[in-house]
Amino acid sequence: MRVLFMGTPDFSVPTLKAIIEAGHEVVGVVTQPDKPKGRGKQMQKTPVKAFAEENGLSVYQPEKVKDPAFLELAASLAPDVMVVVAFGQILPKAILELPKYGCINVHASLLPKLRGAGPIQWSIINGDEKSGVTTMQMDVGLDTGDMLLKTEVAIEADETGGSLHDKLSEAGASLLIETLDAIESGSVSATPQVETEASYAPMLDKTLGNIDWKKTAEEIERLIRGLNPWPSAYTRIGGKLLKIWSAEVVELDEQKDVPGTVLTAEEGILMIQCGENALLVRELQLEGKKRMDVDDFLRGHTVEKGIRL
RNA sequence: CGCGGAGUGGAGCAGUCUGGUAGCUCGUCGGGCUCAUAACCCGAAGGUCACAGGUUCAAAUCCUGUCUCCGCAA
Repeated sequence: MRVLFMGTPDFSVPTLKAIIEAGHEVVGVVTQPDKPKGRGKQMQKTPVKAFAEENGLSVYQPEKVKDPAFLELAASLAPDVMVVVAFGQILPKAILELPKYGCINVHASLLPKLRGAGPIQWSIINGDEKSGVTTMQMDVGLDTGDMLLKTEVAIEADETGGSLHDKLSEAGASLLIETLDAIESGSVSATPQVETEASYAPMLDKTLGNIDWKKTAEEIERLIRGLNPWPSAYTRIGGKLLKIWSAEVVELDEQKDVPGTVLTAEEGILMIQCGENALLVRELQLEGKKRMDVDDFLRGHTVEKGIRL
C-alpha cells in the first residue's frame, strides 16, 4: 500500500522501519519541525526525521497540519492509508478522511484505558499489571477511534518507563503491520471503545516527578520507575536537586517519623520515611553529578540522619 | 555564544578563596585474629591533581585557551 507516515519521537521509528521492511511504499514521512534542543540549544532533527533521511524518504515538517497547504500536499501524495504514531499534532477531519483507508493510529495502551499523551509511564505509575498497544481507526476525538487490533504486554515488577517504552514500541510496529494486512484483505473488524471504561493519561510534566513523601512507599516507588528515564522522579536535599533512579519498598510496622525524614544514612543504606512504609534508595543522582549507587554516594556525601527531604 | 555544577590513585569526595612535602571514606593486595566471615586488627601498593600554555623561587591551588561529563532550560 501507499503509506503516508506521521510520527516524531523514538517510539515511532520501529513502526516506520517495519512498514518499509514489510514492502509497503512509504510516499512520505511527516514529522514535527526541528527545534533547538539539548545543552547549548542546538537544532536537532526528530528521531523519525533522522531515520527517514537515512532511508532516502521524503520528509515533511508542517508547523500545523490543519493548514490547507498541508492538506493539498497530503492529497498530492495520494496515500492509501496514513499511519500515525506519536506524531504530536491533532489531525483535522479533512486529513482523516483523505486516504481510502483513513488514518490508522498506534497507541501505547489497551484502549479505552489511558487515552492521551503519556500512557506508557502512567500505566506503571498507576500500578497496572499489564499494558499493551492498540491500533485504531482515527476519528476527530483524542484516541477515541474504533479499535482494530490489540496486543497485551505484561508489566514486570522492575519495569521502567524506558523498558516498557521499548517493548511497546516494538509491539506496536508488529501490530501495525498485522493491521495493515488485515485492512488490505478486508478481514479487520472495528470495535467501538466503551466510553465508561475510558481513562486518561495526561502528557508528562516535569513537576510530576517531584516526590510527595506523604504518599505511600509503594506509590512513590512506582512513580520512580514510571518516570525513569524521563522526566525522572526527584526530591531536594540541601537545596540541590536529587534524582532518585531506583528504590525499593521497606515495610515498617509503624511510622517512625514524619514523611520525608531520613531514617538511616550509613553503610550504603539510605532509607526514607514515606506516608506509609519506607523507601530504600538504590540509585540516585545529585544535580550536576552522574548517577551512582547509594553506597558510592554516601561515601563522599554526608547525609545526616533525621533531616527532612 | 541560553543558565549552572564538575573533571584529584579502581569508586565516591575533601583540599582550590588565603600558592609551599596530595588527604578522607571505601575498594584492591599481603599478613593477623576467628569454628568461620562480606566482621575486626596490622601493613602495603596505587595519583603526569582532564589537557595545553602563562605568572612565580614554588601551581591541584592564580591567569588564558581547549576537551569531556552532568543538572536546569527548551
